[in-house]
Formats: sequence, structure tokens, C-alpha cells
Amino acid sequence: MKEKELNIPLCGSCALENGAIFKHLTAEQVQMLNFEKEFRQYKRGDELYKEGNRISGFYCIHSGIIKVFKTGFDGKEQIIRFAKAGEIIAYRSVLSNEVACTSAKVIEDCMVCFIPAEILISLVRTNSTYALEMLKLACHELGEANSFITDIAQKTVRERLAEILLFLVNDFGLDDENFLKISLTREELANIVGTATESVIRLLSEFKNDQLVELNGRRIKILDKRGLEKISNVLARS
Amino acid sequence: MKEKELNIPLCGSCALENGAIFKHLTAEQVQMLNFEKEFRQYKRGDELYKEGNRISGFYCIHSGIIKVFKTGFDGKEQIIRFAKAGEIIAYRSVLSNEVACTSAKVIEDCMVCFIPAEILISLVRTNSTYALEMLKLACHELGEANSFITDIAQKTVRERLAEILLFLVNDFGLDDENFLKISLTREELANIVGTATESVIRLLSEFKNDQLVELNGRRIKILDKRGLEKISNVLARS
DNA sequence: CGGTACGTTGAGTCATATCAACCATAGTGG
DNA sequence: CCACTATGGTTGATATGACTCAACGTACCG
Repeated sequence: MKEKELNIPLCGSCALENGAIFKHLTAEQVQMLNFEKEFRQYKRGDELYKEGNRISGFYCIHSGIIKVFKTGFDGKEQIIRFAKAGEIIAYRSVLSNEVACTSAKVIEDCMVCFIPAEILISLVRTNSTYALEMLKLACHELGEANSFITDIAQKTVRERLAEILLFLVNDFGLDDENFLKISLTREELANIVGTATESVIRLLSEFKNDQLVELNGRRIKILDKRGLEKISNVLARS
Repeated sequence: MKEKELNIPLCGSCALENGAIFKHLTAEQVQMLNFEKEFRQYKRGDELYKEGNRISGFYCIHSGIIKVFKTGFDGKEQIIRFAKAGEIIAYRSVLSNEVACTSAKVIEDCMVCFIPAEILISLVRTNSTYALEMLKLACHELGEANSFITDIAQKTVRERLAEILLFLVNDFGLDDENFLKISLTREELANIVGTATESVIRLLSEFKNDQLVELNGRRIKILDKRGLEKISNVLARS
């Protein structure tokens, strides 16, 4: 029992380290979380929840990376977002009281805490600061979704791929050799950009020829951020 | 003064008629809203707010229709959603405390109430039921945005156009002759679907040839809902 | 060693964008 | 009252980005 507890992250310190949204809770509420939550570990490829199912709680990521995606009618995944340490997933379904509109799968081995739906509801009810922060979070994600819609609707695949690479740099960072810290298959990249795997492959090797990136299997080294920005039209149409 | 007041909708009755989110407020809070809000009228083409600006409050639609859109780098509009009687817009920016990520323009002449940001914040803070309903709303919109992303990324223009027509039927209804109640330019339709105006025109006339719709200038008569559903792949790939 | 998943490349096709011309309608101003 | 202009709608011709299909290479794994 003691040994087990040592491995389980405490919400208080986790919130501090990872900047999780639980930092807006009172000490007693954090205490309550620690008591109510369920600690879980997952390996790459594991599925946390599945689109269409009613879910009984939400997840706070302590470590690892998760992809959140929808499955199109022809079975193709569309990646909606990633979640990493300090972020929560599945709260949307809990709060809107709808079945899950996405599935979640592990990209990098994860340690997560599962928190029952009632707890989230009661926290929102009893802590108005926390409620506001949750609203802020949801509204921020909504803004990002709106940008994403506009990009997919208006930009070319080439522009979107460049943009996604920059987004991944921003979100997950580079190692000391300028390699992207997150490692995705070509298919996963395609499922973010909204294109075919082959298109990603071709464009990446174009980017390589243009000295924008270097490719080493699944690892991508960013050589020319400015160049990618120019292609992605984050600033202005080239 | 008296005459003016007669025209200004009262939040209490408006919430009842239009099912606005303010139905979750207490009587005193509704009273406060009536006192603090500012009544405004707009004509087609008027702009309520503009992307990139900080906004000092949000809008509750009493009548009329508004389009909420983002402007792509090349100036093309992407319509994100519509708002009609009983719905609120611009709350996203207020709650996330970010500048507006969209612009809003009038499609059909509107009567709206403008409510200062502080009021929204204080309502969320003091009324936990209302806070939960706001969360529900934001989370629901987030779910819709996710579906929209997947559709645009994976479906063809033809499929999307059929789907959007059905969406408009659902959201705005048909008149007694089965004409869509909302009237949009071809360009606006294109800016929802995420395509070129000419493509919408061509596809609409294909739909006409296939006896799915009838066209009368800007008015669109729905002849075969089932057929449109089949094309849109709401159910399964044809 | 065979199998499975992933990556790559080429060729051909097609949906959709783009460009251009033209028509219809309505509002404006002389 | 009529030419004038602007806006929206339509159609055709052409170009091309991106998808699909297919074959093959590569690497890891039991």
C-alpha cells in the first residue's frame, strides 16, 4: 500500500509542476481529488475512451502524450488535439453531458489520473474561480478550433503541413539537436493536417530538399523555422 | 422614454420565448440584466464586432440572424457559425479574456442586447447553475467544431454542401413551401462549406438536375432530404 | 525467417480552383 | 427616365493540387 502510494502523483504537487488547472482549487478540494481519483498507466497505442460512449469521468495527464481524434465515416482518423502533462481530456463530454465526440489514444506512455464526473460537477458548483477557469479553458479551445477550421478550409496541404510542424515545435519543443520532441508516424501527421499519408511524405521530402527540415526516420529536425513560417502563411501570403 | 421602453425586449420574457441561456438566472439577476444591458438594432451587412479587437461585452440575439466568421489571410471569409434568436455571441472572447477571434455581421435585420463583460463574469461567479450552463454551451459548441473540422478535412465539397443544406434546414427550418427560411448568397454558402463560389453554383445546379432541390434565385427549396443525407454521408459512404 | 507495420516512390486520375466572359437586377445620380 | 455602376449569379475552358492505386523497400519482432 505504502509503496503503491509513492508512485501515485499527488494532485497538489502535480498541479504546481505541470501547471494543471487544479491549481485553482482550495487545499481541501485538492485533498478530495487525491482521495477520489484513480491512478492509471497506459502504453503507446492504448485507448482511454472511444467516440460514441458515455464516459463517467475525465482524465488529467501526469506524464506522456495522448492524441484526441474523431473517426470519419470511412474510418480515417482526424486528430483534433494532443494532450500532455498538466492537461485534461474528456471534460467536454462530462460537462456538456453528451457521449464522447472523440476517442483518445496514447502516443507516448502515460501516467494519468481518472476523476469521476460528479467530482468535476461539484467542483464547478462550489468553486466559482475554478468554474471560470474551466470556462476560460473551454473557450480558449473553441478559439483554437475556429482557427483550425479556417486553416483546413482555406490553406493548401503544403501550408498546413508547415503550420503543423511549427505548432508541434511550440507545443512540444525541440531537443538539444533541434529535433522535434514528439514523434509521430507519417500517417498521424497526415491525420492532423487532413491529407493522405503519401502527401505528407512527399511534402516532407520537398521541405528536406529546400533545407527546411532534416529527416531521420520518424525524427524531424527543424532547420529553418522562418522558412516554414513563410510557407505556412502565419504572417502573410507569399 | 416610455415609448422607447416598449420596444426594448425584457430579458425575462425573451428568455422564455427564445429559450435563451438567461432562463437559468434568478429573478433579481434578470432584473439586473434589464438594467445593465444596452438595446441595439442592426441592418443586413452591419458589423457587430471585428476579429482582433478587444470587446467589452457580449450580445444576446432577440431577433434576426448573424454570421460569425474568421477572415483568412487572403481575405476570404470562413463562416464558423450562425446565431439566431435566443443565442449569444462573443461570449468566447469575454470568458477566455482574449481578443475576438471572429467577426460578426448581420445576415437578417437584428434586434440584440449588448451586455457588459463584467456582468457575465459576475453572473458566472455568483450563480453556479448558470456557470454550469455556460460550460455546457461552450463544450457543446466545441463538440460541433470538432465535427466540423473532421468534415472539412475528410469530406468532398459535394458531401459538405449537402450536409450544410441539411444543417440549415435543421437550424432555421423550412417555410410552408419547403423553402429554406434562411437566405444566403452563393458566396456565403461557399464560405461555410469552404470552397469557391463557382463550385457551390455548379453543385447546386447538379443537385437541381438530380431533383434534390429547386432553385429560385437565392431561395432554395428542399425536395429530397433523404437524397441529400445519402450524399452527405451522415449515415454511410455511398 | 516470415510477418507485420511503416515508409517511399511513381503513374494516372479527378475533383476543385482559377480565370474569364457574360447576364440579371437593383439602386444611383444626372 | 435612362445610362451607369455595383453586386451577385452563371457558365465554360483550363490548370493543377492532391488522392488513389500499386509496387517495393525497410525495419523490427516473435
